[in-house]
Amino acid sequence: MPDSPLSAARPVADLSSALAVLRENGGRVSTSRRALLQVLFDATSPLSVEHLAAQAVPSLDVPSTYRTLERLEEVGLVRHVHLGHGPGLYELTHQTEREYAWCESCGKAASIEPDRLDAARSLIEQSIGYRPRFGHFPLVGLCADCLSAGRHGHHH
Amino acid sequence: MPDSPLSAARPVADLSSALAVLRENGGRVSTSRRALLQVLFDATSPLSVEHLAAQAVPSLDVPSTYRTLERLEEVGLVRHVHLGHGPGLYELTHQTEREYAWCESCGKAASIEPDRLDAARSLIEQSIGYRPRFGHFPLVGLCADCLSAGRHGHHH
DNA sequence: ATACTTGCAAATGATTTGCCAGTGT
DNA sequence: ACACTGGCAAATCATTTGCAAGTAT
Repeated sequence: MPDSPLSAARPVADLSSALAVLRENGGRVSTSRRALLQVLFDATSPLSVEHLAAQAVPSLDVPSTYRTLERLEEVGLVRHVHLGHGPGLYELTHQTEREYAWCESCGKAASIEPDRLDAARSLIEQSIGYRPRFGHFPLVGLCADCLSAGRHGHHH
Repeated sequence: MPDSPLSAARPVADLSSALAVLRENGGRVSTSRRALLQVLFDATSPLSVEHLAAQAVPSLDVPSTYRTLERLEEVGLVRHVHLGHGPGLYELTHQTEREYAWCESCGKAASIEPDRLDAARSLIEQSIGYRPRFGHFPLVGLCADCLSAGRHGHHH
């Protein structure tokens, strides 16, 4: 899997700014790239390569989609997360680096509101020496529903 | 990948108690199982299937090792963690469920001291509604070394 | 015209499955 | 004996790589 942006995140507001960023970085604007970005702009949650390839252009195949997304990550337009065991999920970069929490019992994902984690983050850094970052791998645990239902199983 | 114990953790002190647990649960004691458990007892950190197969019995192959470890997980003797992108890593279960922190920049893993996380765990549960559990997937972030060196890259 | 992109086939790495021969109880 | 285990081949899933043909600039 292509892993992590090779440059800083470059959040943009719409398709044409995205294409501009792409061009500025020496990338070419093709039908597949335009379509892929459009699907990402329409999406409300991160999507798998399989899904993206299918939605963007019928003829677009999975290997090419990986390569294109890798390119879009390089220029900072796109990033991806690993929620549980499934395939990586891609999304546009956001102004504030988005972080996720994922329930290992039911598989439900939630995006964490930026500042909600600040206090805990410092506390953790002080106590164990690691500064948590849940952007590429999520914070894993049990969601409120599973907690109250006493579900502790593993999501498959 | 076989995922998560199908029954509660069953920590044991030595090889013969492990074999007893195995027998109690209808499992048979074979050379490979004894050897695999022995390697796990000697290990100081979680090991990959590839490594385990090689160490235990020269003739033991990888698929059989997956099946055996799956069986050992079912009876609660073994568990596995996913640190970053590599293969799953197996270890014996411990009295107190072990949790890990993993640095996404250098790949360094640390096991978290049981109570060190308590305060932060409650804080997180209150603020985002998820109770963190870093036993199967680790807490991911930047370790002290990478923080002070300003390394923010991704481990591959 | 040239370099970047894409489609398709094939390779890779991790893990799983089928099947039959071998062995613990 | 019988059911559980192990070895080996082959399948599956996610992702990567090679290469020749197609296209944006």
